[in-house]
Amino acid sequence: MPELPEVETVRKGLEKLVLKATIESVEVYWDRIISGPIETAEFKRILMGEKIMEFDRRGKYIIIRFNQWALVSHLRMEGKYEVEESAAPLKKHTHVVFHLADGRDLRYLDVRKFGRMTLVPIGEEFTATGIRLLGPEPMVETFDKAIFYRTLQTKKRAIKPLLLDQKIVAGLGNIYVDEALFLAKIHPLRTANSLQKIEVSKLHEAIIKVLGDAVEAGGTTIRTYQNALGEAGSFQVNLSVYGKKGLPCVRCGTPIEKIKVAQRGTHFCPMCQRLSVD
DNA sequence: AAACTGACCTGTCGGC
DNA sequence: TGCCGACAGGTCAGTT
Repeated sequence: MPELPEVETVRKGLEKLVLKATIESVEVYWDRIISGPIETAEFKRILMGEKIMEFDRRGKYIIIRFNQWALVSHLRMEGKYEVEESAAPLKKHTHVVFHLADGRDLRYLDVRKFGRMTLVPIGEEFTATGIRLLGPEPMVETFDKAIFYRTLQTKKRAIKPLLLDQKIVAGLGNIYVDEALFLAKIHPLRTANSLQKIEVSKLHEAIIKVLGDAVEAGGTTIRTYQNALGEAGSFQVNLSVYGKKGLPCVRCGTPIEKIKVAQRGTHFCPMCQRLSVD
């Protein structure tokens, strides 16, 4: 489900529902969800009695801080959290259950089992996990346009797979890359080093706008799940190209095309986003 | 070093 | 109806 805006929405939801809650015990039903040097038995033992002090986020990672420990959680494709009464029956695909002292559970569900959570001593959450490899957060204050331009100049790859690389800028995924490239009028197959300064500038602004607007709207839901945190979903972002194959471009009316780029479904307007000037 | 390729998983959808 | 391949919002290890 999640790119940065969806993860941020989940973070807010968790904060609202279970901040300051105390974990009484933990059940793990699929071992590989728990990753890193601390394995499952130790994971369960450590978290017993811990109080949730803070929900943070970096890129697509959620960071749950306790007093001495931090739990770094990545939802990958379909991970989600739910809060339920402990008595409620477990749904299919429930892999980790945190029993809270107040009679509720915080539950982690993940159909494809791609998600991971890693427990680290507090202070090591930015260094002992994949977070250490992340590029800047996509905000005006943190995402430097000149550095972005210089980085792109050194890369020969197509721009789309490059933007999916979290080392360049953190938080974009398949939906918002397509949306940002559309907004900046750049074809997904353009090589990074072929982009003019003005184009990189537009792309930089588009990335910040697309993700910022989506955070404000509470994320996007493509497939519909019910009950999951972060999918309160009264408002949704308006997507321009993602999932719009064959529909008229909102700018020029030309049918949106879908191609495959770096193994990923890729949507664009063939009129607004030209590969070459002809 | 940069850049592809499969692997990790389960469910759904479209075509024959 | 049933089967079978393609596809799904993401990384990561292994290879050229």
